[in-house]
Amino acid sequence: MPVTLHELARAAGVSVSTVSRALNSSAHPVNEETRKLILDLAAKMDYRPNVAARGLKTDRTYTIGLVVYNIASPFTPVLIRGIQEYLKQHDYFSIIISTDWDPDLEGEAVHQLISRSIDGVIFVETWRDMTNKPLDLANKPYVYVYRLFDGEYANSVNIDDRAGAVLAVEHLVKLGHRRIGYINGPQGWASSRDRLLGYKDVLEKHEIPFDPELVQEGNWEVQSGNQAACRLMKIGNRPTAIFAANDLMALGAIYGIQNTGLKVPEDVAVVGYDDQDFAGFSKPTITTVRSPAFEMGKLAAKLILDQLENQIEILDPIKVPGTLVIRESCGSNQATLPAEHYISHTLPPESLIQKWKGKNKHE
Amino acid sequence: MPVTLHELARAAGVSVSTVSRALNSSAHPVNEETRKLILDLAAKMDYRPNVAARGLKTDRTYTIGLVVYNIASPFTPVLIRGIQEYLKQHDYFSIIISTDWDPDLEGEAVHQLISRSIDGVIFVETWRDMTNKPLDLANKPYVYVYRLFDGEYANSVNIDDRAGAVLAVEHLVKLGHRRIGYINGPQGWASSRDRLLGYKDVLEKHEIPFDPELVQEGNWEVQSGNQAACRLMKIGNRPTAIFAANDLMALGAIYGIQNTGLKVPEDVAVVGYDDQDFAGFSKPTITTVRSPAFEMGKLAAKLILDQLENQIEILDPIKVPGTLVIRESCGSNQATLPAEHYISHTLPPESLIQKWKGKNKHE
DNA sequence: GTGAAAGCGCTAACAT
DNA sequence: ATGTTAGCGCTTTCAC
Repeated sequence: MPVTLHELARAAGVSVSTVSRALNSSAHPVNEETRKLILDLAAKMDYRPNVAARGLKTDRTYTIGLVVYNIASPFTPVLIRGIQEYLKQHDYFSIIISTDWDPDLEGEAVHQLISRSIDGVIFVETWRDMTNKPLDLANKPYVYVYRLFDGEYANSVNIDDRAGAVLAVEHLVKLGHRRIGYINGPQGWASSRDRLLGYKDVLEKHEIPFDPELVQEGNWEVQSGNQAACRLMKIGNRPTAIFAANDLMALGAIYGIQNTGLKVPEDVAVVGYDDQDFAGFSKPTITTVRSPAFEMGKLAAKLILDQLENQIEILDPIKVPGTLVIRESCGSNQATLPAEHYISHTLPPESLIQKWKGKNKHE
Repeated sequence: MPVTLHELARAAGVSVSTVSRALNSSAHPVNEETRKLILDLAAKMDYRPNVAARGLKTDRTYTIGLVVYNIASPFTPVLIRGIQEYLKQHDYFSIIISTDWDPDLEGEAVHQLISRSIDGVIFVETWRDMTNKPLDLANKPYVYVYRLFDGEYANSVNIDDRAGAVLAVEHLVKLGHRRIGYINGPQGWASSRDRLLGYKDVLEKHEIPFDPELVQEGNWEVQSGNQAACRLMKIGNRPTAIFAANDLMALGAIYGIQNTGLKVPEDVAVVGYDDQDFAGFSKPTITTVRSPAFEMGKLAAKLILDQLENQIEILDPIKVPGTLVIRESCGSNQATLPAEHYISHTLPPESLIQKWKGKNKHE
């Protein structure tokens, strides 16, 4: 059984309150020598405060709960890393609950988190509109990051889809394209709506007339991109470039174009969105818009700690812009790494391996 | 603030102990009418027991901690889903802590879990040998699932790498190949060692002489597979088939082969290992060995609950076999779906969307 | 069949 | 500067 405060107190020959004060560097004065004695003893006996017990008393655990909707999403791990980075710097900790869209689990998750007295909750990649009565009732702050569906929430961090689409289409225009097809996501998604707006923004800016025939709808999957591209290639005055609202559809489009005997990027340029892993090792590698998921995670963590420590709330939803990652599929002549040089980063980075060298086995 | 037991008791006009007994269906007798009254009231007031407080008293929280080493790994989400599936069926809950190989976080994670009084821990995709003194001290059971590094642990669930490699190579032999190259992972990995053993098993079984020149080492990354394939293609009596120890290297190998002007699978057949997403939407799609990660997760959860509830320990490491997923890259004439038909499953399954229809907003 | 009271490990107000 | 004590929300022994 782990060492308790009482055992520590007995070993030090003082009362529990003194020990508590010494360890928590409380405002209450503690003799410098007793403090040192207690700290030494705590280290020697490997004392670890019981967070659950402390939380019961103080209603503070320095722990943030992360409710994750799709743990298999390409963004989720990066968002989590960003969140953890910021929390660690501020001596907070996080626990994750994965709901995988299951409504039962989702309701349960919030209650479980509250009942383990976390200080706040970050909802990661929320996929539907919802309120959070239990958290409001418990008076715990919460933040949304990378929301997939529509709605204007306070304390939320989201992708600026419109700006991202502008980056992609602007790039194609700069390369000389004026007939640009767009494969949109399904209706009802905020991303579909906003990326289409970005596409139109660029056309308007460059006085390219909007042709509805050039906009095809997919369902985010490879297959739908493939079919949409085939439709686009059949148009009399066919587009010389295609912007797809995500990388999966961009890949499908590339296959569709190649199947008609045309070449990417020589005959048709393609730009995707998301910068999923495979965009770096498909043939050709895919030019795409990368979302700054890591930074968004950090921001979300900052939003929650701001509420917790400084009572600051950001009522307007925050929108962060993405960046264009130029690869082979658009035929830009900037240097791009071919697929063969892709590195997946599925192993620990060298820096961490070095860090291990100094450590013994898990104690 | 959430409703407490005391408030419930006051509302019901009985003592807290009676309420506790009624809600926990304790062995202690409770009048049937009072029980009903209390249960109704609990539902009406939306009472939720405080897990942290209960755990403090009982040292039981019906919660399993998951220590996840690489949340971005393709297997981790599936393992987690398997674990959660089993736990949910047995009224347990799980919280995840992502360490991302960071030794500081890793040590911290176990302590944090203990100090939040979880009942046990599952280590998911452990990447290095270690002991778990804190858990042993706290007398909490733990289980390893999908261990990447060597070592024989009790209460662990792992891939049968040797059997998986046999499946892959056996398939190539059945298709008529006798010169089969093997791109292995780096030395020091259990998977590299065992998959090589499986490769040799098949050769021996079919009396194909082992040619060390046909075995090349990679580092799991695309690039290394590409280079290894180039080396293999330069051999005088070049192989007609290649087995790569993971899909990333298989893809690199395919690119390498294609770059020399040869075709996959017509000139050289390729089989990978892991069944990562892109194996389903590369060109050609990749025949590969799929690890039953979901089932492994369920098994790991069972192992931990067996220790918790039935005091059963499995001292021998459990090895589960994979299955062969036949696609285009090996030229088998079994029907295979081309890349264009790949479905990524990044959206909620239809069944869950239906489940939502009956629910109101999050309450 | 019910209630009072002790205590899980901790903190903080209240003594001294 | 240190100790005593109440209590966070809950379970459980003991008394009735």
